[in-house]
Amino acid sequence: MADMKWIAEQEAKIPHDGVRTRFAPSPTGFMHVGNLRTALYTWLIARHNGGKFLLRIEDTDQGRLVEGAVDVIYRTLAECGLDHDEGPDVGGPVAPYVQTERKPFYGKYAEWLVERGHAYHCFCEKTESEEDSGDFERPDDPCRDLCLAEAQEKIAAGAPCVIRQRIPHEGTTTFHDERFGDITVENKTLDDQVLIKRDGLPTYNFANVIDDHMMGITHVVRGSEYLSSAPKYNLLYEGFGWPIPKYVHCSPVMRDAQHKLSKRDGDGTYEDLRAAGYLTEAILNYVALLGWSPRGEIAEREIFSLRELAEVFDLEGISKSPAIFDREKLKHFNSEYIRAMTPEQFAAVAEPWIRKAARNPEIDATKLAALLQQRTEVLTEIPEKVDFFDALPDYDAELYVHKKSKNTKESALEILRKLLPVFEALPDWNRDALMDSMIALAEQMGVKNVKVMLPPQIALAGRTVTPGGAADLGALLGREETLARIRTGIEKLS
RNA sequence: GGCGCGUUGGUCAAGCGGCUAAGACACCGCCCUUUCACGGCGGUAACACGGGUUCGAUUCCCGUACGCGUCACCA
Repeated sequence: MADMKWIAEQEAKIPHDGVRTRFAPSPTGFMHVGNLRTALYTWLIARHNGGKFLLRIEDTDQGRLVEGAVDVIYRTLAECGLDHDEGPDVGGPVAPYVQTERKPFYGKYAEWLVERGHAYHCFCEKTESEEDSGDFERPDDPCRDLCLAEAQEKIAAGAPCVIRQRIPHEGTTTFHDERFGDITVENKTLDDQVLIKRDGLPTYNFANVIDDHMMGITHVVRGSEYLSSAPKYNLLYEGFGWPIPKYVHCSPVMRDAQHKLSKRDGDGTYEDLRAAGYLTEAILNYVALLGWSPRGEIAEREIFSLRELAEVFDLEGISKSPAIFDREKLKHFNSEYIRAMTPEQFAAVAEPWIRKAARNPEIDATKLAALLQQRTEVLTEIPEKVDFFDALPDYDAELYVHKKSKNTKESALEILRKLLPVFEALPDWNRDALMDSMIALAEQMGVKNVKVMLPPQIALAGRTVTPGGAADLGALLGREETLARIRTGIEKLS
């Protein structure tokens, strides 16, 4: 017999103090963007309502555990600022928060369900996935009609078995999703899913119902792939006589129109994106808007901090259709966040990247960062932008030919020759002094500033596209190196 | 194949019976400018299709097409 006393004790523990949501990943892989978004939405619903956000680890599939996967989950949530109020590491009123540690619970509830006729023991051989067999018909399960006494006899004899949910053959079941509304299906399209596996552990679908109930979860947020199993959840809740939580199904994040984004796509995980030079805040902001959008007064707004999102987030804004992950748009958010940083903040995050290519300590990384801030979309672009500081690349004299400034190799040579003594004579070596001297020369020669400023820029960098202009580069390189590079330019052009 | 869900520019999307159908990214052009960027201004580009309902459909209903999901002792 089911232990009603124990069950009553569990019921008494369930918190009823407002909104409670949970992020329930299985530690079988990494935090790809879709997972992160689900975690974010789940967290936002809790925070928006002043509720609690819990973390639960769903490790009932012993065959798919991945070493270190739990740590990735903790680290990612922490880095993103998605703090949880209850979880395996911080404990809570309905511990434990790891499903394998909850193993004894599921069996008791399953027994209870069996006694009430909503589930039954099944002694059939294990059925493998039908996959592409094309045959989706499942024959009637003979065990479904076994009486309880017969079943218990078999169990006593040591026959291995699973526990299946008994779903009525007649009638329909309707469930309500906060975004998709009411969805009704015919019960005959539902199968008697396994609740407790042969190894004694619960299936995902059963463990979810039990845990969500025991933990007092009010909003079940999950991917839309669970939409079609929701009716079976309702039947389970009804079988137990439990209140049904609010369902919030989220459509998937896609790689393209046909494929969901997965870790196989390279850059599909949070960690990949970080390594690829994206800021956490930008990733979160972008991901939030991928499948949710603000409406009304703030419909046109795109930049939101996590705190601001918690204020304005609502279920209504969640999109019902899949969204394709667009790297270009993420890049845009990243550059927005970079430009919104203070120069000090940017210098701090940019310096490691600057030093990957500009190792010479003589080069002032802070000043270089200031030049880079408006020109950087993704941090990984930085090294290639600054690699010429350490060593002047061998370049082609043709680079000096520039139509817009009307420069030819000859004019460039003339300018460099005139500029060399001017620079040599500068009493103070700084950006403004360099700038003023070049403007003065342009005026003296009666040409546009750009005509004078381009040749030294190329001479200093050995390329045409640089962060900042000649004055900026000269100031960073210092007097000796600048003069040396200009002499090199003169030689190349002579 | 059954069942379910989805479908507004290349992408993210607003719209919730009456609009010249927002905005953003990307793209193109112009301006600014010592290159490149940044910034400013402007431009190209969409309601999947067919029936209804209605004085009027992007919006409501029904089909069709296409896509996705699901039909595991995986989650």
